[in-house]
Amino acid sequence: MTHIDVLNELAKRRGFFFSANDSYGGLAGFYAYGPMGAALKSNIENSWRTKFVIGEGHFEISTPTISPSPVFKASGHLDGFDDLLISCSTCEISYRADHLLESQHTLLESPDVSVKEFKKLLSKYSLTCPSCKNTLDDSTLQEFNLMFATKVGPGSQTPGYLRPETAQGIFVEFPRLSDYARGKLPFGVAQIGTSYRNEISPRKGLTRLREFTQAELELFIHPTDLGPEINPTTTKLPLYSVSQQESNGNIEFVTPTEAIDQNIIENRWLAYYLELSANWYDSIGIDLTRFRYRQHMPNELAHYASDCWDAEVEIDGDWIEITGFAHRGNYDLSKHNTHSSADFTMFIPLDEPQEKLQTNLNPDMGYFGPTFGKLTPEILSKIDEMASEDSTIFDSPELSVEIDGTTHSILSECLHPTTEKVTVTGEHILPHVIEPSFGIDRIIYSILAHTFHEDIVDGEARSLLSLPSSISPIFVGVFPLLTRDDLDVVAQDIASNLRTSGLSVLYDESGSIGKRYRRQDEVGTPFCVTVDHQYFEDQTVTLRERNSALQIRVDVDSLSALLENLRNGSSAFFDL
RNA sequence: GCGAUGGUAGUGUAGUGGUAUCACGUGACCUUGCCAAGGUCACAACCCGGGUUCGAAUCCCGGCCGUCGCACCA
Repeated sequence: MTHIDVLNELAKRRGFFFSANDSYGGLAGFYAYGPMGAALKSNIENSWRTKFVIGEGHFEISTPTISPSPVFKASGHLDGFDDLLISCSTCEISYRADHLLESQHTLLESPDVSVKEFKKLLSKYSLTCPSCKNTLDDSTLQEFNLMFATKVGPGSQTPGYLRPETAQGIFVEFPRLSDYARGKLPFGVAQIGTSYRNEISPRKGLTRLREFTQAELELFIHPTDLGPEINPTTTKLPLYSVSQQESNGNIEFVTPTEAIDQNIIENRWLAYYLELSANWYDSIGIDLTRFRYRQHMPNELAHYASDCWDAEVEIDGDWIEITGFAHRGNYDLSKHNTHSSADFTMFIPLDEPQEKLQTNLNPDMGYFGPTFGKLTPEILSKIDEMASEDSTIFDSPELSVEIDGTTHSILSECLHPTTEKVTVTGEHILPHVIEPSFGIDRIIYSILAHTFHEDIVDGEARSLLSLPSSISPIFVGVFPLLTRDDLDVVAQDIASNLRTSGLSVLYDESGSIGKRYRRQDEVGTPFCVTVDHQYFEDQTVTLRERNSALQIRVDVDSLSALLENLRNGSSAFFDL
């Protein structure tokens, strides 16, 4: 068995995670977290919240997992849903059908059609397999389903979709959120929740799920905001940039300020979050020596992103993506601004109000309406644009305006331009978005893989999870050394007291004392308290630290305060 | 989705056309004076459906799930 097999076995046996619905044969891509996993997940989410929401002064919201189809039409996800895969019947390699049609027949628009309609197209335009050069006439077509669809309401035809990312919930509610931020940039909005993707092939346990948990932060910034000044630190980020990937394949270790100065990372906000996140990963047990930030190659950038870095961890020789840091520009807000009736812009006041000359065209609508029909508004706004660049255009008797490749002639006498002085106090802008998007399930898996160890204590093998005490499912185990002489009564009493202090406590009196330590080592419990006979002489108990298996004696009265300090990090065991 | 391969107590395994091996585990009791000790007893499994057969967990077919490779991953 490999290391990772041992870990998966442990996860099943001790209640971290396991395939869901197993009683009914299971369903690929859906996992359940057991008692240990659910506690760990909750602790990790809280740690993220403390760092990225509270620590950064951002807002957290919670939006529905189901939204109506226009939302995803706007976001571009619905078009992804319509993609067709075409498989060559000879060599069995699959391609995106629309991409193939575009490249082999230089069609500009990707045909957004069903399987049936595409088959008709196929009889008109023949395609050849790029790999084996055979014709694709009798190849199989299949829809590439990505989003889970549902119908909303009884007998309703209103289609809805389960969100493929939590981000859209933030973008859709942006008009209210910007009001809530009182119109000031930058501001950040976060959401922790489940997202759904109907993956073709879920694999490798928690690393590709069909229902998964994301912790996403959308930082809304002014388009000209290049990011904060970054305090020089000694933190070296392991960067794997596009140029490194193309050349020697080595990771560079540079500080955030060096990365900016050397133009490895263009946007300072991205560098800022890469550093903040590296510190967080370290605090929750990711091994930073098996970690890198990899920049997306130009051809793998998402449709919305101008730059993207993935945090990746090494597990059994594979690099697993655990977070994406994307510069989404104004893609999402501009799409929703266009598709919805709401206003997704923000009004940003200028430092100083400016006097500006504004031209009013005062068009003769008796001429424009009958002559240009529906094109009128577009033509007028184009003239407006031209006039703002060149105020002399009305001097000639005719104006030429080009709309969609057609040139229209306009009689100048039908316009009666006037100019007036207006005071401009600000402008409407679409903010840009910096998005760190964390995959919580993959992070959980990575932490378990990176903290799992097998070592020897007193000549006996043991397995342990060296989880940071801030996220351990159980914080302290409490045991009686023996189940007699009232040791168990005292131990139960201590356990109950510690619980009232809000600590996660496990009481165990089964088996030998050594076995109980091993049980807790295996689920990452950082401390164990054992009550022995010396308690009756001086009211002290032993406190054992997990990784070292070392013990000290502690006064029962100070136990709960001491453990709380160990948990929140204000004390360290080895200083005691 | 395609190809290969597998599915036996909670976990890991042995094995077979006639209901199943072993270990760990879990529980109870005894024991136990600090790192998976010992004893007794108990708990607990052939992925699902169909076919062949007197009889299927075993053979055949289909499905589901796992692993690996290919493809896909907005």
